[in-house]
Amino acid sequence: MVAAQSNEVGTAARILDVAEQLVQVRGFNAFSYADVAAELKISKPALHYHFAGKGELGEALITRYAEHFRLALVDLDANVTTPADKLKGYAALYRDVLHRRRMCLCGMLAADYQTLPQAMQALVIGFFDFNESWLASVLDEGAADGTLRFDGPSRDVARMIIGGLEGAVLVARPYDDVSRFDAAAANLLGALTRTV
Amino acid sequence: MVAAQSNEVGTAARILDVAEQLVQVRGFNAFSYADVAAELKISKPALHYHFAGKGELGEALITRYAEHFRLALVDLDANVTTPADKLKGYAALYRDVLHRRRMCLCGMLAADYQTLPQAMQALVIGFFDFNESWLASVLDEGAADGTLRFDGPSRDVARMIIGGLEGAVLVARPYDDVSRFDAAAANLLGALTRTV
DNA sequence: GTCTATAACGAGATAGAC
DNA sequence: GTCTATCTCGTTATAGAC
Repeated sequence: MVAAQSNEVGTAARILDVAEQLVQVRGFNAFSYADVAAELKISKPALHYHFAGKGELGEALITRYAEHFRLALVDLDANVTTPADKLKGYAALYRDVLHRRRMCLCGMLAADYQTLPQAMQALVIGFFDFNESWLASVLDEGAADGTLRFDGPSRDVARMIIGGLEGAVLVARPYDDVSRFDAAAANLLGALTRTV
Repeated sequence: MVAAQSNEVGTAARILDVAEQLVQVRGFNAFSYADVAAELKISKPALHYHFAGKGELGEALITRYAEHFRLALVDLDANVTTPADKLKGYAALYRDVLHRRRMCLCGMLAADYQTLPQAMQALVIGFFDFNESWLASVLDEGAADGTLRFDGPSRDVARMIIGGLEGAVLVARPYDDVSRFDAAAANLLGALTRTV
């Protein structure tokens, strides 16, 4: 795991980069060690040295992705003021994924869910749980200061937002049309900020 | 294609039933002819007799699924009065899919999209286009009679609804929790009917 | 840490008999 | 329409050399 030189991107990280892209584009059951090895011009056993099996590689993918996502939310908390703008920033994370012609890693793995090893399933659930609690906090903040308006528990609205954005990416990607996502996301969040 | 007896469910239809369930649960790249053959206790070449290859089987799956969905919408148009109730009936179609622990066939295939043969891709797009135009009609009707309220083109709201429901199924399924879908769907449609 | 070689298995598909 | 037998290829994974 320790890089030979401090300024070098390790092999493990490069494997994760390639595998992540493949899973987000093709799904967990439609990529192989051979695909990753060919892309990096290394051999398949070299992959097994870094990640014992496809399941372990998948676990590492989710863990890293969730951490990157968490850092993006920390960044939003630190640099964005209003709850409404935090929601817009959150939606922009999904937009960026779609713009790179990918699905959210965990959205893709949610589709593949029934075929995943248990350890991966638990990590996917953990990703959604974390997103839900972050969104619920933002919604509570907006409800408290009156800048956001919604009925029912913030937790349910958070779940609608996650599903709505994951689905917007899911459906927009076949059309290769980011504006399709933008229209759906604007309508989704617009209902929360609409002046009544 | 003609059944030996008129009251018999043909082999082709039984193949489609099993394959449909497998795709909706596992995804297009995580089921095989062997899985279908084992379930029906027939041989793999018997499958190839009815559907030349996996791509052709996939095309038949989408065509039949889209037709069933279309008939369900015709039924809604015939038996449900208000636009708001038509939207509720539409959401119930997704709920039923989730209740059977499946994804929408075309939602799953949207995730698998980049790995599908071209003919299947076109059929998936066609499914979403048809849903969008049906929803837009319902929304226009509701806007005209004042029972539904939304900003912007009905087409964009229709896209939000499709993505929102597909995503609600996508995320709720790992939790095996239909109430998660219900909460998301109620929030999604509630914004359109909320009195302001 | 990376390689060549290979094992063990499952996939999609075909040939040809019945 | 369905079968047995078989082919070819891709997949995950391991053994053992360097």
